[in-house]
Amino acid sequence: MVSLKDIAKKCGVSIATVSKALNDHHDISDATKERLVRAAREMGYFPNSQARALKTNRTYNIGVMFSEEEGKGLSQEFFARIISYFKDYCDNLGYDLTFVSSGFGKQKMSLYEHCKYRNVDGILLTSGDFTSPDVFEVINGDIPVVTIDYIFESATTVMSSNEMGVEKLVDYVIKNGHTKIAYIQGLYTSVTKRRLQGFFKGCQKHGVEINPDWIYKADYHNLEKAYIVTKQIMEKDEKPTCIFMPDDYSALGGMRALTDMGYKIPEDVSVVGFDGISYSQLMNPRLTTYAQDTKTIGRLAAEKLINMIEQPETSFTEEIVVEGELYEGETVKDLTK
Amino acid sequence: MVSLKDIAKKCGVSIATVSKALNDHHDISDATKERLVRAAREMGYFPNSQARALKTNRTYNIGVMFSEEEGKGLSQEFFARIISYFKDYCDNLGYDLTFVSSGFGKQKMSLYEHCKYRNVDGILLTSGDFTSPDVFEVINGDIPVVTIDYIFESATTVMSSNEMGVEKLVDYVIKNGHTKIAYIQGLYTSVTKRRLQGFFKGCQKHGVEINPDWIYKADYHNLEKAYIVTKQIMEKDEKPTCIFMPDDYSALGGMRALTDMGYKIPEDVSVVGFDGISYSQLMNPRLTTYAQDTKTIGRLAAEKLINMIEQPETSFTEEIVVEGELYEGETVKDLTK
DNA sequence: AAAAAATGGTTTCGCTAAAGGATATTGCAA
DNA sequence: TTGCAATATCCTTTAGCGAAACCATTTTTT
Repeated sequence: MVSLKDIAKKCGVSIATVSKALNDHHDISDATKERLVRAAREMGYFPNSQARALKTNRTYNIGVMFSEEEGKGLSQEFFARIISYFKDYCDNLGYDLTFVSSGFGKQKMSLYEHCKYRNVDGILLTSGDFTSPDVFEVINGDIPVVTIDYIFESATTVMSSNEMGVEKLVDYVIKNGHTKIAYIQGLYTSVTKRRLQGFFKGCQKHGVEINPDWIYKADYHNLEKAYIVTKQIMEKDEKPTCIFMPDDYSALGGMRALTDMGYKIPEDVSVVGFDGISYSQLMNPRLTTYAQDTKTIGRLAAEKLINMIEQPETSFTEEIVVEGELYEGETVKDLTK
Repeated sequence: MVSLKDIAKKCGVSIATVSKALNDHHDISDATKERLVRAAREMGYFPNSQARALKTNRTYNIGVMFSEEEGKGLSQEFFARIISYFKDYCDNLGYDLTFVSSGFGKQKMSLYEHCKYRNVDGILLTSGDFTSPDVFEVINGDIPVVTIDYIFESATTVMSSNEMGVEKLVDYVIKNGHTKIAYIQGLYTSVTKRRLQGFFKGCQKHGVEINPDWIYKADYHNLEKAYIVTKQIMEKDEKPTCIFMPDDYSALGGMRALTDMGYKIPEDVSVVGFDGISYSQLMNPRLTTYAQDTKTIGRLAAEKLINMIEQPETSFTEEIVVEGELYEGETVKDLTK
């Protein structure tokens, strides 16, 4: 591997001069700069990121955490997309992405220890168990953190307009004549809370009564759970005409339950999801859902995190809300006709 | 950040001694070792991976490349799963995963330059354009490489038993009485070729005639393309009773085309996919397909790559074939009844 | 002659490999 | 048993890895 030293020797200048030339310092003549830059290129020089990091204490590396549970995390389209867009932005600015996790290596480092070991400049927390002590340690550490879809006092969060999203879905559903609406929520988090608020707000706005018996708890991205809960709902005496699912993936479970019970969608029961994963628009019938803008979420998360890294003094923790879009599918029946 | 120096000072020994104690060298007394290890823990010491890498020329970092095209790469369940399992294995051995890509940073490094810059110990090539010069450069470089689902002379490949997989599907379909079978293949690669061989072999085995007009070219993971090609197939005079899709995702496009044309699946036309993504078993009807064993593929890729890194002398390039499993869904009609 | 511009020398980041040195332990012939 | 070399044990010193910051020096410009 060719180093600054080699270039210096070949060109008869000092190492310091080469370093300056390649890093575009001002106190170097244009002539030498050009000569050295050319030599570097010809010799196939590439900086050694480790050496640079050691000296500057900046790795240009961002740690990304996502859930390691099977079927969650990366293989969940929503997060995969966000990370993908996040990466695009980082790529351009020369930041690399490294997966960080709990229990890393033979020493079984904690998440934070792992980050410290790799000296990441910043951390993105996507899916995963945000209530774990490991995450807590990271949040309280001194590395800039951005979270997706989970609110902490001391970290910046990027999330969809959950409240408004659900409200829009409620608007749509009520406009289609539904008044008996069941709501299945994901595990209780700040996000779930907001969505539920959106649900209440939407219903109240239109004077639709909310039946507390029809607010159910399930889980995110959990087919089986949605299946079971949906069955429970439809086994009661008074049945809703429309069911809100925690997310699109769960919706599949819920819909399967309905079909298994002999209900036709949307003729007998209407269904709405949340997320806008690609399959929701490919299935038959197409799912009515609120599509989260993963591209913007990913981009803003990267923008914000890099800003926190590069201009710590001008940045502050905040909640960034990204608007999504209502996808009008075929799973909500128009009862007004 | 506490360093070896700090520990050395506090404990009144040399830096080298601390290093040895923490790295379990033999020429250190048990007493001092224990004392130093404890001190390190108490002081919250963590090694600086950059400094270590600089000295040892080993980063314990593996570069992962996947396609950056929208909708491909990470957000494709098949690859996301493989990477996820690959990561699990690496985690345990203390290897980190860093995404590498072409056009990285302000200098727009090539893929190989990017890897060199980060000094990755090894590279995993998953999806992506394997025919690009950038990949070629990596393949010809001096960093160990493992590819998924693409064969190079000079790299180890881990892939499904494509030939046998398709053959099994053919067996199944023919057993169900089909003889007029159309086959849509993905873009031409060594993998496509093997699958096609499996198709031929399967048909010949059962004495089923292959109609060359029914071998179509499309693309992997491309709904629109599958949609169009499926329509073309069904617009001909002589129509097949069963269609092989390039992959499960494409199958969705193909099936949508069939439904749009008024065909019922499987009553009018049978369909089989390839991959075994989760949706394939959630959709209605469930897709008959060949499920690739992503867990084993990911694990073997990691095992092999790390072996190439740690024991370069005992490792050689090879093709590792992983068996999958036929999922009997509901998209193939039994014509024998 | 003073100021500005260009270049160089040296140290440092944190770590480890290799060689070197001090002390204790053993081997073994006298 | 004694004496002294051989050996083992444990630790220190030295020497970088590659890049960049800092300060010093030389050269050029005004």
